[in-house]
Amino acid sequence: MKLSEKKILKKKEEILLSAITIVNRKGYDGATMEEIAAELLMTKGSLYYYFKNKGDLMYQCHNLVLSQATKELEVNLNEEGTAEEILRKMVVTHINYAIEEKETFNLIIEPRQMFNEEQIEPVLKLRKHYSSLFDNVIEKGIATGEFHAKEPIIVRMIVLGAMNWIQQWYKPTGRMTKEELEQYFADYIIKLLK
Amino acid sequence: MKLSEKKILKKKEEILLSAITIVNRKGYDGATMEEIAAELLMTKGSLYYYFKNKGDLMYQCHNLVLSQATKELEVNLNEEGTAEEILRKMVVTHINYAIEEKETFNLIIEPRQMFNEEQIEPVLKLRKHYSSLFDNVIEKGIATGEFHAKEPIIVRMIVLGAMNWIQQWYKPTGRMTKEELEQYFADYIIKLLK
Amino acid sequence: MKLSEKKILKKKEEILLSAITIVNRKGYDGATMEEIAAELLMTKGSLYYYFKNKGDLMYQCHNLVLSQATKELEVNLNEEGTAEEILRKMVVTHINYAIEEKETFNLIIEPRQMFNEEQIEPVLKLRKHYSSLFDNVIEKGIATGEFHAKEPIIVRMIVLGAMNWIQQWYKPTGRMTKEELEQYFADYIIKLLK
Amino acid sequence: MKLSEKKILKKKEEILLSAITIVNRKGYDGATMEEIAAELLMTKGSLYYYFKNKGDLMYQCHNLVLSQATKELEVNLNEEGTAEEILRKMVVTHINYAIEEKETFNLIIEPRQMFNEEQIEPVLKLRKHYSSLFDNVIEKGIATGEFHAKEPIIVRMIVLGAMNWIQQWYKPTGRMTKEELEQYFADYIIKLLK
DNA sequence: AATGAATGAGGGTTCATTCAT
DNA sequence: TATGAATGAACCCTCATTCAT
Repeated sequence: MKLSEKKILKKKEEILLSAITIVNRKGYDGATMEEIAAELLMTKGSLYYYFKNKGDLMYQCHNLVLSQATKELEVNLNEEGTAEEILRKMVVTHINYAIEEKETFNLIIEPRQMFNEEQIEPVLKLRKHYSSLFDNVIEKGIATGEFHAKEPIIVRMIVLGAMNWIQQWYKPTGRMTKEELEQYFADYIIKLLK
Repeated sequence: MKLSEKKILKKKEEILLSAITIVNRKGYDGATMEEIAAELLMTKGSLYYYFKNKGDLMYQCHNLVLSQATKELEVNLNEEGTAEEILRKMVVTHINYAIEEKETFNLIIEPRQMFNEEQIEPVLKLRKHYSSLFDNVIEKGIATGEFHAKEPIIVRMIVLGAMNWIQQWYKPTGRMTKEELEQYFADYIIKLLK
Repeated sequence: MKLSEKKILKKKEEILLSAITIVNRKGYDGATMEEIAAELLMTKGSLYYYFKNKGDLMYQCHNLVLSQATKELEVNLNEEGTAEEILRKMVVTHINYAIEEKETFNLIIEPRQMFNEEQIEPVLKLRKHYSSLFDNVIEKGIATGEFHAKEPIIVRMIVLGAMNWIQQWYKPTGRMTKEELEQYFADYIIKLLK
Repeated sequence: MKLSEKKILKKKEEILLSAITIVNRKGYDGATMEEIAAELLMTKGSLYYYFKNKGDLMYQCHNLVLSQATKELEVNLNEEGTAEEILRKMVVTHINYAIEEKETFNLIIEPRQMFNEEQIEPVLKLRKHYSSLFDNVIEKGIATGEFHAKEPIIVRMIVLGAMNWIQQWYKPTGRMTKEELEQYFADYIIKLLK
């Protein structure tokens, strides 16, 4: 890769990070190209040098966040430990993303509404892969006898839904710390699987 | 109430139902006044005879759906039966709304992003009330010894989150029928509370 | 004239008075048919039974106020007294209208901008007639030797302009009472003519 | 100041001049953004690159004209000569604006009706300053003994009103030339002050 | 690689006007 | 006579997008 290409990639990421910030605050529709550019002391015209259009930028925001979360989850999965220990780590990872990256990590957003035809497939694939990591650990637990589940898929959906929902009501100033919350969630999730 | 007022109320509801359809399909931002009006063979100007502005209309869509769901839940709560029986009914009610009224029932939508200052308070109040109905049944079960929960609030959040999440992946053509799904969900939720 | 016609005329005047109030407060463009009707506990549709359209209503507002002022001025003119005494009375009359009926009496409003082709002629005629009443008294004074003026028309314009301007800065709570103001104005106007 | 800033300022002024033309012809309410843009062979969207909204543009039209007139008046004031000579020049300046810039120079327009809260204060300040320049010359004349006035403020108001009124009836094709008119007006105004 | 400037489509909103009842 | 309801044209404004420089 040439130096100039590297530079472009770096700039792209800068823009993405800025865009993610704005989108987390204002939502996909509420975020404007102008505002995203302003955050970086650029003009909106320049964004089009790096991204084809707004849809593309939004898509890559979602992708970046989701990919990062996926990577962390994969790290969790490959660490030593019982299925329960791994699952607990994954819960912490997911909840952190759900809280810190609100909108861009928001898996509830209807992709067919937000993204165009080319983008839908990769998004769905990524989401499916992300979900499957939870399936992995559940299956592993079942295999080792740690977990029991009549319908593991349903359990995974309950787990994901419950965790995504946190962003709706979590407040840093609330009664519980994030850590306590994660603890409780993990406990209940394990309970579902025992 | 005068006849004319009844008529206007009826028309308002007609519009709301139409708007709810559109919003469920396209989201709050994606829905246009023009499209909503067209669905009713009206012109968008006419909508302003019944609603102050788009924000007002969107707000009332959300309110209507949420109020209806609340009413059904309250009926469930007042019926005879054990806490478990009641909770199972409530789960069915909620899941039905989550699936059928996707966007307008979407409790995840950030109200501070979508609604204006006057609207936020009633929305939050309504949502809080809705959630509290689940608290009621959980507490009732704990009182009768049917349920056990160290942190009932957390359980309620897990329950709500899990159910709201369904709209994300449920497909009528899927492997399970809606009824089976409801059954499984209820089972797992009860398990959390035993 | 039939009774029903009389009734219509009476209602028309009611509407006009209401409209005049609104227009004085909000200006011709700022006044809406809805607001005018609301003041009378009517609906805007009803206004069209009495007036062809908004332009017509606005036109008649202006006409009514101007005609009333004209009548009062004519009364002044026909009273006994020296030209100076008459002119002083007319100044009082005019200033009262300028202050109390702000917008509708506003002779500065460009008629070609506000009124349509049919309306312009009568408006201009009325305004011209109104102005001529001041010419009358000035000429009368010149004839009796009370007044002197090289260009009586110019004087009349100065007089009218000065008086119309009052509405711009007059405040009921100001340093001078309306009566003092009228006194001073009259003094200076007489001075112009001596 | 950077070159780009200069350029933008120049364009802004171009737009303002165009807008002033339209407003003088159609009034503030009658002027549309579309028409203003069309005059410059632009699209209305482009206007929003230079002005926040229509209110802002209208406000700046008024401001520009009033500021220019103020500057000219100040030049008049600082020239050599007796108070009478200065006042005569000022009368000429004012009458020219009143005739040439009709609507935008129209000091009669009720600011509270036309402008928003932020704009009102500067407008009133500017108008007050403009008026005060006439006070200055009157006071100067009184100080030197050239003029006499029991209530100089009233005189100033008569003067301003009389001059603003001109735009109402002046026609280039009339009996008198603009110059004769200015001459007569000045004569009468001086007479008021002697 | 970035920008300034312009565009144009589209959306929300207002409001005078109409018309059946 | 009066109204309720609907219309549609006109307007302001936003914003993603383009393109010459």
